[in-house]
Amino acid sequence: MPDNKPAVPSRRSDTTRAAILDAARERFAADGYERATIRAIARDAGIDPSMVMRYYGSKEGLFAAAVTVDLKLPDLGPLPREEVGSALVTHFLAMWEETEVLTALLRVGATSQAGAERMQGIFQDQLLPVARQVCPDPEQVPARAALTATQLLGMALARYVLRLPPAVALSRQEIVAWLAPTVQRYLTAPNP
Amino acid sequence: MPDNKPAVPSRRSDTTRAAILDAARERFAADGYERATIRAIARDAGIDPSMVMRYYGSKEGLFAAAVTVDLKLPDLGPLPREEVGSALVTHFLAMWEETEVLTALLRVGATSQAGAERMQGIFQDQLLPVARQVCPDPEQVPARAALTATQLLGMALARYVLRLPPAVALSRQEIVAWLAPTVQRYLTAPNP
DNA sequence: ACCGTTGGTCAACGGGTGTTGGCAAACGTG
DNA sequence: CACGTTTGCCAACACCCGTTGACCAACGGT
Repeated sequence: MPDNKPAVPSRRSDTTRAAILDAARERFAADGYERATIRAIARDAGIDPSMVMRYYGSKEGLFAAAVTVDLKLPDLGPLPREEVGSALVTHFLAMWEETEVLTALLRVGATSQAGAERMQGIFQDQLLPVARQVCPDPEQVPARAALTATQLLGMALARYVLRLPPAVALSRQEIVAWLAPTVQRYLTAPNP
Repeated sequence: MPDNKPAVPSRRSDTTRAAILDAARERFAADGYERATIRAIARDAGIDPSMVMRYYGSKEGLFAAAVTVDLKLPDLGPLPREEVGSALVTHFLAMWEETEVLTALLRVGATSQAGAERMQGIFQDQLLPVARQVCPDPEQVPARAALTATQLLGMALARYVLRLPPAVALSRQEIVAWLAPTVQRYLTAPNP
């Protein structure tokens, strides 16, 4: 046995594994869960479909391994209250444009129950804590975080998935300028 | 030939055709395009899968026939300017909850290119004209309508497709109270 | 009462899918 | 060098899909 520690075995096949994950992310983002076939992913990665099964067990296992999301949400604590909206929107836009994982997740979340549950988990584990930092009333944190999610996900849906032309045409600055006050209000404004 | 006019032939099979369309809408809304199989739809409708082919030609033809969307958007002309936001949000919520077609369309729009184009068409043909009625600057109508779409679709996504628990828990009145000012601002407020 | 038209079923085809097991080669230690 | 392990390919399985064509039964106008 080369290393007694099971952590990070550093196998010789790591490059292949990574190629599979890359191809899987791309296909899941472009085609959604059903249309992204293991055969196509293997072809993109330049290996045999059976390798995918050996390394990731099943198509579901591959999806779980390929689509892991860390939103890297910033710490809103030290920020002035009136800047949390624009900070969040700016960060979200950057994340959506620098990785295709989020598009893949949204596509799959819209079609399969398992995908929807995955998004619920991300919402709960990553967005809720941030909302807790800036929400005045702890009781209202879930509702306000959910409202924030509707606006952020709605923009992602229109711009990166449906590709509504006017939503694509907007510049990042315009989007921040329009959405930041909305998010700001959902998180910090008193009840309407 | 019973009637010389080809319009509304009123065939004997109309009840079967309607049953197929009903089952198709339900399956497309619940499962998305790929997982909604013709066989399952036919089983729901209580007939043979081949009938679906005879009446609608193909799976795509069935989808086109089953998912036709008329948002029935109200005429915003006579309305006071400050009420257009709440009128739109209220109307959208009612539409989403009274028919499953919109959920089906959103699910399919998120997965297939054809579905996305269908939604683009609905946006352009149905939402844009309404926005034109209330937007101050004609130049900005597409952008403002798109912003409105992001918020409305985002709520539909979170509430009816992803089913984020806090989004489901919100009452209709709460949703209107929170979203109406957002939509109002996107459509009528001066540039930020 | 005939007979073309329509509504409906049945069985099958061709193709693509996820998944499996066997086998050959390359590798990395003893 | 020898040998267990890893990496990879190949061929196949079982299943489900959309789609097709042959066939039967009920209708309805003349």
